[in-house]
Amino acid sequence: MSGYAPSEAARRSGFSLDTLRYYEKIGLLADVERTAGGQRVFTDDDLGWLVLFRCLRDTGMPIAQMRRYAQLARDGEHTTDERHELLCHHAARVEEQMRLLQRQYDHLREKIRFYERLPATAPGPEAGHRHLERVSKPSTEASTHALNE
Amino acid sequence: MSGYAPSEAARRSGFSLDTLRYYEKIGLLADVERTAGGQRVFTDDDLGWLVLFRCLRDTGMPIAQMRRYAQLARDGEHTTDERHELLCHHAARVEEQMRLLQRQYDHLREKIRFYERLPATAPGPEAGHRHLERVSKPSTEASTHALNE
DNA sequence: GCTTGACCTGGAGCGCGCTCCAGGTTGGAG
DNA sequence: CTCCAACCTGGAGCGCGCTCCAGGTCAAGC
Repeated sequence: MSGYAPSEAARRSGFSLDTLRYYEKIGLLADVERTAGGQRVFTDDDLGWLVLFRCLRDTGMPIAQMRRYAQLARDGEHTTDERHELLCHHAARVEEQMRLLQRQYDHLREKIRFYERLPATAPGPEAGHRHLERVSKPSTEASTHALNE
Repeated sequence: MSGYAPSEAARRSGFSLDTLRYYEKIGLLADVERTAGGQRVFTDDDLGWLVLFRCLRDTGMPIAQMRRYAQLARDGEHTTDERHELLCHHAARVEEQMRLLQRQYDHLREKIRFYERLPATAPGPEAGHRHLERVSKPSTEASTHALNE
């Protein structure tokens, strides 16, 4: 049921072998079990941690903070409040991140629509979109979204 | 109307002075105007580009690709198809990114809810959540989300 | 017992995107 | 004319998160 070779743990978690070793080295994964000969054996619990790290990493948490969380969890049950707070703060940052990403995605879509309104490739001599993308002397990028202030 | 000092351009775009110089050096911003004495003068067009770069950067486009886009735009109107395609591919990657972020955010929320179902700090001797976060010998992280395969 | 591929360690290196620095120049205010 | 903050250049350095390497060990199959 539990006890995975490094390659198996890598395959299941999606992290590379080097990354697994690195995570152990810097104290994210602590005390991974070993065979008599010194080779790592990952448990289901380790894999659970890796799933969490993937989640936190994908949402942009810096490693230092993951370390802090992992350390708190190792310190015992009296740190649950702090762990909860840490995750909540992170969640708030993720929400902000999602809002920003959505906003910039909308800008990107607008820009794409600009290209889609162009009169197809090689429009002939009339070229009727000067006001949107001026190509006169040195002007190249005219989707001059109003800037702050 | 146009003609901004470096500090003003930095303030308006949100990029640092160093970043503005860097972007020019690597060919993102090409041929920024200069005073007789050699100091930069940014135009509204430059600021328009910077807004676009902010959008692309915030959505995770690597600088090499931004360079490519900028170069295409400088190459003239016959590159609009390629530019359009480049942005569309990028938009698709952004959509994937948003889906992933949302998924991992949901996981994070679930984890937070786990903490919120705990019987508050210092629950006394009964401690009734062993099955959710085993704290026996070496087990620390039990939200063992099923892994792939 | 031998082979072979997976694994071990410590430490160096890398790719990205800036960021900082030293040492010198510019240009507007007083 | 003087001052000083803002600007210039080329190049080095940095923080992050891995990634790679050399040189050696382990263990399962034949």
